[in-house]
Amino acid sequence: MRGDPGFEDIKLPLASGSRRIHGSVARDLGIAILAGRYAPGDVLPGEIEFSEQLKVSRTAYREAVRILSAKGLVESRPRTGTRVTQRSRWNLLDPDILAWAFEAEPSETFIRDLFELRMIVEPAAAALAAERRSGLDISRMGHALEEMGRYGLATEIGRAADQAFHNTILEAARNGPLMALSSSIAAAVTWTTIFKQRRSALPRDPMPDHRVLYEAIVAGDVEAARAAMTELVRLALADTELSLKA
Amino acid sequence: MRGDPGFEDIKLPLASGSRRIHGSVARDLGIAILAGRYAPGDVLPGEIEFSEQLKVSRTAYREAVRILSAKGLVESRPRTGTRVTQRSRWNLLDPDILAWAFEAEPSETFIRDLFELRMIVEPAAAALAAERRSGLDISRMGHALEEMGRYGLATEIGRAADQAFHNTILEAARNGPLMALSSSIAAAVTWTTIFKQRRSALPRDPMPDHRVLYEAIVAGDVEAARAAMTELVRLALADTELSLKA
DNA sequence: CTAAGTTATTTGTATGAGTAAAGAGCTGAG
DNA sequence: CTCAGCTCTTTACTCATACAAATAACTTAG
Repeated sequence: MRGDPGFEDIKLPLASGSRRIHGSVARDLGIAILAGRYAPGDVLPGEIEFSEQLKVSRTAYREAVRILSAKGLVESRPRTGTRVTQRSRWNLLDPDILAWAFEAEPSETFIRDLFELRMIVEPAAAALAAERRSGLDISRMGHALEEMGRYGLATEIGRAADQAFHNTILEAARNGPLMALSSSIAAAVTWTTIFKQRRSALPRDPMPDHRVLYEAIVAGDVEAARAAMTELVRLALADTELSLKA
Repeated sequence: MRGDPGFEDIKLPLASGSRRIHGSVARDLGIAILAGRYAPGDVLPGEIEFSEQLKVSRTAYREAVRILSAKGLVESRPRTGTRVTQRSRWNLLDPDILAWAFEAEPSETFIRDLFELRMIVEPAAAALAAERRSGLDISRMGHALEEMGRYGLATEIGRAADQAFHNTILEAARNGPLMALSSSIAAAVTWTTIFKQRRSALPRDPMPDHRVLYEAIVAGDVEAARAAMTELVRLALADTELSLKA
């Protein structure tokens, strides 16, 4: 029953098109809620009516509701039906919810809030990484940085290297909950990047600030790492602000 | 269809005993996974076999799996079955997962990681609160502090006041994602408190550090608020460390 | 007017049948 | 021997239907 050791690098969990029915219903409803088409306190149509309306079975619809409920978006009880919960109960850091939020054209406030949180969390993560990184971490980061420089952020492989770079920093911080948090945020910020590249290709060269951060972590200089990450996030925010106004 | 305005203070969503079947199955399996009884990579028995074994219908079992899947604990696909995902994909900040983790006798490392995260996030939240708090926030905090002093943390009502105090600080920070995060952590910390009170009633009077924090936020002194919260978390950690060793 | 009991509506649970996906193994060509 | 392609078989996924449980709203006795 124990799992074989090397299963973690199999292919990606699900490609874009292949989603099961319950999954796509959950996604659609989730986006609708995040977009405000159903507001907190609203009660959804009854199971039978709504599932017919969506042209799916009651089973599939109910499984979709369970998913939304698990993320805190809705709450269902007999007799009263299924209603959208108040915003403060939403799991805003859930990766799916973040993805849905960006599908639903997130408010400028929300993006700003995310950067504010990022500014709190990521520099601290970088500081911990500088303290705890192993040789393997360093070589991974170095490799990622090299690829990133070679291919640039315009290519798929370059962006993957960027992701790997940041991910390795998080792993090096050796803190599970922190990693769960930062990787969610980072993913969200990636959507922002895509979002922002719709309007104009980003002109700034991202390599210098990444290199400074890398050097600080390699040197084990905690405060330099913190400062470098702070600056990196600050620059990213500046880019985003720019494109929001554009 | 729009919700009536005052619905947020209805009675609590679910009492301890009243859980639906899919909910309790999800809880049981969640705890089992968090406790390591099913390790990442393990594949669960098939739907039919497992649901029979648990003495529930396939419907209820499947809804339970949807819940776990929504929280990132498992992943199911035709032919391969339902398997526990690798730990890095778990949503460790989900309130339910945190609750389950504490049910499952969390590792000392995990508790330490949580405090480390708390040390990163909460002082920043306090600083923001000092900057942004409204008059209403202040009066709420004051009231909570008063009740907390009157009833003490040994009583249910006193602990509720403590919760309210911290929660108001989070609201005052005016950042949705940050609030989602901190409230999860706070809940986890509450369980730590319960956990730790099993062994010995905590001797330290929690009022002084709370009052210092309150004064700083009232005064709008950002750095003092940050420092006060840092100290508060540090003391809490010290208490916990003590009871872990005991 | 209050409180206890009844009713009606909505979600929850169960079961069985049939569909679709995806790895395992076979087969045959190179 | 290697590998592409096909078939096969296992497993989760979807659907339809019936019945159970919970509970808000109503009704009625006091």
